Amino acid sequence: MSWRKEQRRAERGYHHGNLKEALLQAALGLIAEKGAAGFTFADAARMAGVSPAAPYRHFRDRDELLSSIAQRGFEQFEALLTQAWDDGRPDTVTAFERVGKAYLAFARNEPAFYSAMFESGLPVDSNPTLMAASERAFAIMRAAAERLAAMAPPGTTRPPAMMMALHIWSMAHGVASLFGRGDAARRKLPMSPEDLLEAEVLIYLRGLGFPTDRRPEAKPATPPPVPPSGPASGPWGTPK
Amino acid sequence: MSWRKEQRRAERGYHHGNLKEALLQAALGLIAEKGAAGFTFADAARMAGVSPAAPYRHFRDRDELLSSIAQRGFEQFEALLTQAWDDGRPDTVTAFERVGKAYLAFARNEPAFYSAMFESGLPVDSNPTLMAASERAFAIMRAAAERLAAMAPPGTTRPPAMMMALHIWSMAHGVASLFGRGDAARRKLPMSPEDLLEAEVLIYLRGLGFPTDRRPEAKPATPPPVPPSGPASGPWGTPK
DNA sequence: TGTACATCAGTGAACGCGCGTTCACTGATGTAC
DNA sequence: TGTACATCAGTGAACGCGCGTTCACTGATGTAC
Repeated sequence: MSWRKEQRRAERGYHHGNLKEALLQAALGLIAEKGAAGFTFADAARMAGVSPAAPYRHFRDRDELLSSIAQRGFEQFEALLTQAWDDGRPDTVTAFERVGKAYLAFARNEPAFYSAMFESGLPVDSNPTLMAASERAFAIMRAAAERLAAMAPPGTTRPPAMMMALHIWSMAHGVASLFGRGDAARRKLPMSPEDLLEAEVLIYLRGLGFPTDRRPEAKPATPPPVPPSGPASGPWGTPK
Repeated sequence: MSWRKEQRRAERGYHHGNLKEALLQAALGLIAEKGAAGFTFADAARMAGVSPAAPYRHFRDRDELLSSIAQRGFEQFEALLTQAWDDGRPDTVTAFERVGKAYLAFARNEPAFYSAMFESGLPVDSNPTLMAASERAFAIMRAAAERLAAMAPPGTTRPPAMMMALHIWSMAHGVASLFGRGDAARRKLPMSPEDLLEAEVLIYLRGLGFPTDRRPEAKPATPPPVPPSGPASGPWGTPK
């Protein structure tokens, strides 16, 4: 135990050199493992191989560390969504769906960030920096919705983009937190969360009047949300 | 401090008489206030005006108390959904929507139950009793979806009921946990969560081919999900 | 109706533990001359 | 290039705290006779 610590220190010297980053990484690991509520300042210090007082050189308290993680999470989230949206290429519907998938992928691959951002209970709207980062991420979804709304087929009413964005957000968040988490809390599902969300979004878009039997020019990858005909089989089971 | 406790004991005598129930109530209050992670066994005892050792007469440990709460939560949830569904009266779509609203109402009015059930991180599927209660609640949604699927309009494919149920569940859960919580963690929204979810569900159902401009026989209460025409106004803002 | 006794819900003192936080300190690093 | 010194990241010991859990106990309640 003790020799481990001394050895570690011997390897790295008196100064850690990169402690702030190491603490963030340690906290991420702990949150992923035990949830945002179960992570402690002392634990993060221990994991970084440093005395319990050391973190105070870099963070005022536990909450500031948690906020930093959420902040960074929103930034990565924004980058991921931006990339997925890809300014609506090759077509708006395809890109829109890719955003939904990116949301899920983030929740699955980065459960620690996701927890800190959405489930840690830290008051996002009382921290301006955090709030701004959160809104930048949401702005991507909102922009995507805006573009989609603008192409509403003639004869249909143009749906409010803000509403669409909130709808998609809630779908993705619902699927992610019920079924798509990287940790043990997720519930069993007869299919992948990705497929579930994709079908949900497609049906929703069809409900708004968008044609979703689309993209003759694109790859034939994704299966249709509702089986074309005949008795349904596969993960859904057979409807009575 | 101490005289308070003695007074309380003088009032009720040596035996509490209803401690198990009192502990459950105390825990509910604490969870609602500080989240499922922030509630402690000792705190619950204190709130019930009893020594810290007393709860061990009724619950093996903190987790068993938490499970009891989740259990009871699922039961109340099931009752609420059953009542909302009302066996599909007066018509399936209306009843289906009422189920969505009931879900939201539960999340808002019973944040403590909701936390214990969905956000406390307790492994639902490793506790058979809890699992069964959870599935009974979901069965209501599934039954509703089943009925709805059965009335798929001619010419459209009958959607898998299981999928519909999961979709509705994820919509309701997404809206509830992002915007509809009774506590401080909820985000600001330009409209009520109820309206947001109602529009979402209606658009989704329309996407499945169900007529949602419905019920000439019923009360004219709920506004249409998408404004009929003209520049959108109200809480959504004006689309560009 | 009264008495003896078993039962068991709740007491309170005690324990070990890990946490958050502080403090005077130490020693590595970089910079001015 | 070398030396003196300021800076500041990390130490380790210490603190008070509240938690979970145990234990022998106490006293209220109900039941057998």
